[in-house]
Amino acid sequence: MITAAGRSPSTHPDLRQALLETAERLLRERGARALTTREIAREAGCSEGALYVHFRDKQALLSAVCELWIPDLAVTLGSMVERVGSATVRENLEEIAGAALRAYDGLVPSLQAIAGDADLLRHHRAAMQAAGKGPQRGVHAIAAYLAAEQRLGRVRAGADPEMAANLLLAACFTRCSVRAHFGADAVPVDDAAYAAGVASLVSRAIEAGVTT
Amino acid sequence: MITAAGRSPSTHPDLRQALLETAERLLRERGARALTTREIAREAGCSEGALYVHFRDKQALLSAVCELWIPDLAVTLGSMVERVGSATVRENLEEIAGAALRAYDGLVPSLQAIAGDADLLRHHRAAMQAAGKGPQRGVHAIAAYLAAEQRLGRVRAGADPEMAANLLLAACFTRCSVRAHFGADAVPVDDAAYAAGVASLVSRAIEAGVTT
Amino acid sequence: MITAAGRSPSTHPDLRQALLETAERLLRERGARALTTREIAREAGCSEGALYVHFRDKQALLSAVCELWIPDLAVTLGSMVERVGSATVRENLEEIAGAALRAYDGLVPSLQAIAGDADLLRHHRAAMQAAGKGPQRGVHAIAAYLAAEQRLGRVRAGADPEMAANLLLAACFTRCSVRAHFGADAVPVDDAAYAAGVASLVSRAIEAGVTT
Amino acid sequence: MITAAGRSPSTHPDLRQALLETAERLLRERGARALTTREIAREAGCSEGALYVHFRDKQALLSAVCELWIPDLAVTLGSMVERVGSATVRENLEEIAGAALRAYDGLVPSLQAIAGDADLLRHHRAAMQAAGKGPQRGVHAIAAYLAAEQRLGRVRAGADPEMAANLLLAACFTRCSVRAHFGADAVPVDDAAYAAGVASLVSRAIEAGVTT
DNA sequence: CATGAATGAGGCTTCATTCAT
DNA sequence: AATGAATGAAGCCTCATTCAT
Repeated sequence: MITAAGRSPSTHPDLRQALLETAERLLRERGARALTTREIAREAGCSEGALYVHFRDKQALLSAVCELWIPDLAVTLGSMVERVGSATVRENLEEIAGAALRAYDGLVPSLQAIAGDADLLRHHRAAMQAAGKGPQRGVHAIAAYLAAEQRLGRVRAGADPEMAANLLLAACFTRCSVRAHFGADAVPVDDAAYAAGVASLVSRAIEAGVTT
Repeated sequence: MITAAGRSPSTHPDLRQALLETAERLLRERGARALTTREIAREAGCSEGALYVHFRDKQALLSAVCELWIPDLAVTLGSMVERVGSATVRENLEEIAGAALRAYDGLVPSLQAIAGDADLLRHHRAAMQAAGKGPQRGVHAIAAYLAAEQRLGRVRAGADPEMAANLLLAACFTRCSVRAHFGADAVPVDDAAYAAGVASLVSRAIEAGVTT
Repeated sequence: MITAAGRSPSTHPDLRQALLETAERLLRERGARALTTREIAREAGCSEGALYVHFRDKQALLSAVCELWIPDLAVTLGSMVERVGSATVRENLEEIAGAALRAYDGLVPSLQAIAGDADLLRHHRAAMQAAGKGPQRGVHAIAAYLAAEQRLGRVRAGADPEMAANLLLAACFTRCSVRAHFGADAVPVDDAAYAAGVASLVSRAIEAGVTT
Repeated sequence: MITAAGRSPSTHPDLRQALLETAERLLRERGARALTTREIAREAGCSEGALYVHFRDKQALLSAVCELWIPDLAVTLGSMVERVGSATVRENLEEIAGAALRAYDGLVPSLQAIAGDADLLRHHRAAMQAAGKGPQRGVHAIAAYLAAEQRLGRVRAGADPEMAANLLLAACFTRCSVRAHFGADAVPVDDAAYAAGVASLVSRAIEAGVTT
């Protein structure tokens, strides 16, 4: 029955997409260990065999899933440029921290799941590198904002925008990692208070005109 | 006392320790997915059954692996009490950051591997909770040190020791996580410079008598 | 449609049935201890994995095996209702005893095998209870027949149909148990004579109009 | 260090006996499947290795255990001879049924456990045969009693003492088997009432001078 | 004699993958 | 294209047994 082209690339676009999204969801909800072809098919409402019509093997499916996740916290953070000079630096950092907490809460489970599987991890690294993305993007975006504030004199001349940005995101990433690992009870206070606390500390370290 | 037999009878004086170290290494090198009892035994040079003489099951071994790294950081942080009032706060924080980076480099791969497996994660959480351990231990230890400095007047009265400690460790944890996930090239500068930068920023935020 | 291949492609049109029968045979021939999934699969001519396509686990297969024999006896006993008033009570009881001997010869080895394994036993109990089945079913069916004869006056008014039914089946069950345990030589006379003897004794105890 | 005799046959008679009794108890309490050398040693308070000092292997231990169980219901029943002519036949049968129920409650679990293991079963059969014992002993003892009553004219001349004895014991054996298999709730009424009912039915079938 | 760590075969079960339909 | 029964390799774990101490 094979006519001309070996693989028909668009057999049933819906099912392919459904498999991708189902796999992504299961990976996030149940971890890599529980991500079996049987479960993916069951949740996607098709047979196990159908999976192999759309993907050469499980690895190919997971590779495709990894590319769904090339995250773009950077885009969100890019809009920070518009805030340069408005409000206060502390307030702006607080808002950034809030956004980062929300983004990482979604991202961290997937990253953890990927990290447990050497093959997935290898592919994810490659995909990120190929896309020119990566964890430093967010840091650079915030650092760019702080550098702009520095040029306006709202941030101390000697401050290190890169390090400040790094700390801000690290605080958020770690909170979400700990929460994902140990449960919501393992992290103190609520997200809003945490964002405020982080912003407060970082801004005190870098803002101009602060005396002790 | 057979001399040159095929198997050296005392390759591993303590098989339990050998299994722990082998598992830790494989976890780091190949990820949780590839960490099978068969492979652990093979690499440790014993039978699979021997694993179950020393550990109730695979999860117990993995839990023990995770605890391999806890003491290191705890010891370092515990000794901070003795440093209260000596050197400078910044220098002490820098040393803590260095120690944290070393400890997390060992710990993070295991944690990531555990996080990717829902069953392992559940078990690890329970084990940590039962042992009264957890991620907040390190934070509290550093915060206690900073609070002592605060009483000496070397840390600003209004500073939040808990949050400062949290940021310091978060910066180190995140760096090690990113490095484990994306490779050594994904993190800028070297560890020493990073520790110095983090300590510098945090200490500037909390030290007394700093003017901008 | 490869003709003379090594494996005939349609050895067992219904693998589920083949697994059931194979398990039943092995249980009878070799006992529960020797009944491994590997052996069942080997003897049924399929892979071990195939077993799990048709049964959730080994216990589910064993439970199903036990139910293989239930219908036979139930059908026979159910038809007794039609015999009320025909032939003689003794003849009818003799026929029932014969059917019971045949059914128990099949059932007893499975029951014995199950009884030796605490886990299997627990599972089998639950399955029986859930299905509303159990050992009293047969007794009740025969007792119902005898009660009907009692209403016709062919069974003494003061007789206890339940106890009579119980003795009839007990005699058959015990014979089959002893035979399974100690070998065919351990039970005297042949099945037909035994059925006649049991029916004779029981009917004499309950039939109306008998003088000594 | 081996001095003269290869095996010292009476190294530590206590331990050997303890192992036997422990194995017997575990077999009765938990079934053959759960009877592991580890558990026997644990419960007997010695090491697994010690087991192999007293028995060549597990099979040898279990063979010895089987011989503990050569039951002697027959002895109890033998005393029935003294009752010939006293009380009533029904009363005597009722007492026999009570004794049989008590004896079988202890014996049946072991028999079931043995039946599940083909090797054990083979040995048990051989041991019983060698000892000249077996399931028919009890039947013969009761039949002998009934034959004596028959000669006294208290049992109908045409009655079959063997079959009557067989039914009496079968009723008791089956009740205990069903109870062991399905739980105490699966058997109706209490033991005393059951013994009375069985005795009543059997005696009515065989006693002389009974009219309907 | 007694110990218990170690063994290796084997038990049950799951999984990614294939193939006849 | 889609199905789902079937596969066989592999995973975790248990067990009877041995052997150095």
